[in-house]
Amino acid sequence: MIRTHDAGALRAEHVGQTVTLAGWVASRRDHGGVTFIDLREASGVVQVVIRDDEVAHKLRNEYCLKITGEVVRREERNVNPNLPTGEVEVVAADVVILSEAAPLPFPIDEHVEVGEEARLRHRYLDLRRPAPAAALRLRSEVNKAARDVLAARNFVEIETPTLTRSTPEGARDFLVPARLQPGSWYALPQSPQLFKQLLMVAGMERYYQIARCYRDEDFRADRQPEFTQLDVEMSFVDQDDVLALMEEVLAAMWALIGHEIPRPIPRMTYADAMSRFGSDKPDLRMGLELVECTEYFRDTTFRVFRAPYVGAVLMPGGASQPRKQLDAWQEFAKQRGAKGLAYVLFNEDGTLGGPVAKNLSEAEQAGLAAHVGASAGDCVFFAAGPVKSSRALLGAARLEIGRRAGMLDDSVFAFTWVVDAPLFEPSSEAVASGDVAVGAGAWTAVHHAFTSPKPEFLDTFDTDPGSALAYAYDIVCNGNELGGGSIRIHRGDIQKRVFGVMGLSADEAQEKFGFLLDAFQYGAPPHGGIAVGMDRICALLAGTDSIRDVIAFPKSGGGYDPLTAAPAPITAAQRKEAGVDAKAEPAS
RNA sequence: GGCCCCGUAGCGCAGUUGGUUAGCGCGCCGCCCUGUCACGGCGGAGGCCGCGGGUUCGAGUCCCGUCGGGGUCGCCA
Repeated sequence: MIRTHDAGALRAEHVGQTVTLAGWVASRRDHGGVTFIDLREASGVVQVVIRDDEVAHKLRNEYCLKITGEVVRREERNVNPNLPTGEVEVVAADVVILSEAAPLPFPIDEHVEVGEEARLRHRYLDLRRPAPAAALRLRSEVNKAARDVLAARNFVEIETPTLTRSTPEGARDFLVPARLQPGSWYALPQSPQLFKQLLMVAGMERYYQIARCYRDEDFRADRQPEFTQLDVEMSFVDQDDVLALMEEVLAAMWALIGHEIPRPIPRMTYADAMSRFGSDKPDLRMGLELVECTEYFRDTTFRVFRAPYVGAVLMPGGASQPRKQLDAWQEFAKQRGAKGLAYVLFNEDGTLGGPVAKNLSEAEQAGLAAHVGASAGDCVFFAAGPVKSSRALLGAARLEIGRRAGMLDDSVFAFTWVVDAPLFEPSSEAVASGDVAVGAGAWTAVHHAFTSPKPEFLDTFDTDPGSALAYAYDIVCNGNELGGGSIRIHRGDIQKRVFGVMGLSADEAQEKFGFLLDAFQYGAPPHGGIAVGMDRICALLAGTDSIRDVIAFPKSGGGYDPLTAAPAPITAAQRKEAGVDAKAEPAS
């Protein structure tokens, strides 16, 4: 090593030692005759004193230096209590410039805010700053925590292909041309789902992988075209085994930030989540559950509330909102595709305010506060209409109320499992919402086609698909779906019946998933697993809103990489060789 | 794909009802400074106001288009 000591590790005990350090100039304070350099490297920062002006004047920020000198104790009045190394400083005897630095595109300074685009374009400079660097180091520890837990339980870490076959999962595939078979294409995996099931057939019994996954969809703040899952699959297990294992993994991860997850993590059914929180990933840091009002307004004369579903959510203290705020809520609702958000204000004087109140009967008005749990000064929002969309609107309103009221504390972590999701949803619903139905039938899988029905629905799931529940589970924290999984179908006859419900014929199934179905003929063990998103988990642990902060080189909107400027055009020669334009038999 | 917001110096931003020479802070360059630690002082350089068109005597400012960025809804089993 060029250095003998880590700069950030120097303490009073090193006083008197001659050390050699290597690092970057984080800041330079030139007083003429004496110059102070903050030398920064991975371990931290230490102050270096240079008394030779000749040497000091040449130095600039982010020069890479080797410094040899004696560690000395600072005088009492010069101690810097804000620095771990603040009791000492290194008096430079020799300064070697290892590398000069051009003027920087932005200051590498914790105190200066820099736009994301500039930071990502020069991410290697951004990462010299303590906070971004700490996020990546944390991520490394999170990976290790997961590996430690899994290794201790005899899990096998196995890599699966990233050049694979396009299979009809949920999202659009990224495609790679196959030079040796012009006109044919690989797909990048959306997840290792099928491979991990094959590994169960292969008798590996306990598999895991920290796997890169690829989905060619539009972007969001919490989405990247490539992202990382901790992927786990186990044989001869039931749901409780998988949940218990993942709870241990999560506990080890959160322990890194000194947070103990109370276990077992509570469970909630999908139906409960939807009816109480209007979401399949409820944020349990706050109360304000949705209030079912359908029955309450069963005989109402108010046309708007004569609907398949009427629900409400309380906004404590909301009665004093200015009119402009209440209008903004209408805008909020419209942006989510609703007509509006009806509301009633419970005035301090006991009267009811808002345009809806006068449409309610005396009895309805009289009992309303008690029914929705409102006190004087509160506001209640109502949604009426189809169950699913109305609850979704109220769920969104609930979160917005919580945000405005400061009820969502980032240092609090509220975990829950959401279990017992429906196995199928009507294809019409899927198609209406733009979903690509895998089969041609009236029903499509909510999770994926290999998810087992819960045992109690094994006889009835194809005669009454709407009522069948899936042997599936999602782990949710603070309104984020961290991941999910299921117990898989391992029996050919059940798999065929599931395909049947989805309108997928034996031939079609064979063509799309033939390699998996073939494998399942040879004594497939019962198995199940789970995958969790490492990007979101690390973002939560790092206390940041954006998963970009925990990715070394993230892409910006539109899948663009500001650093490499990918994607980029290819040459005509590359194009020809890759076979991008080859004519081929289209796949059915 | 819909809607909303933002593009002004290397970075972060201001720029009035459209009106002379487009500002501020940081950074950068030069000089000074022997105890600073977000050091300080003096001086200086640096602008296709994203791009294209239009309105106007006159556009950073208004209008249309376009590109880029961010957010949100759709989409993401």
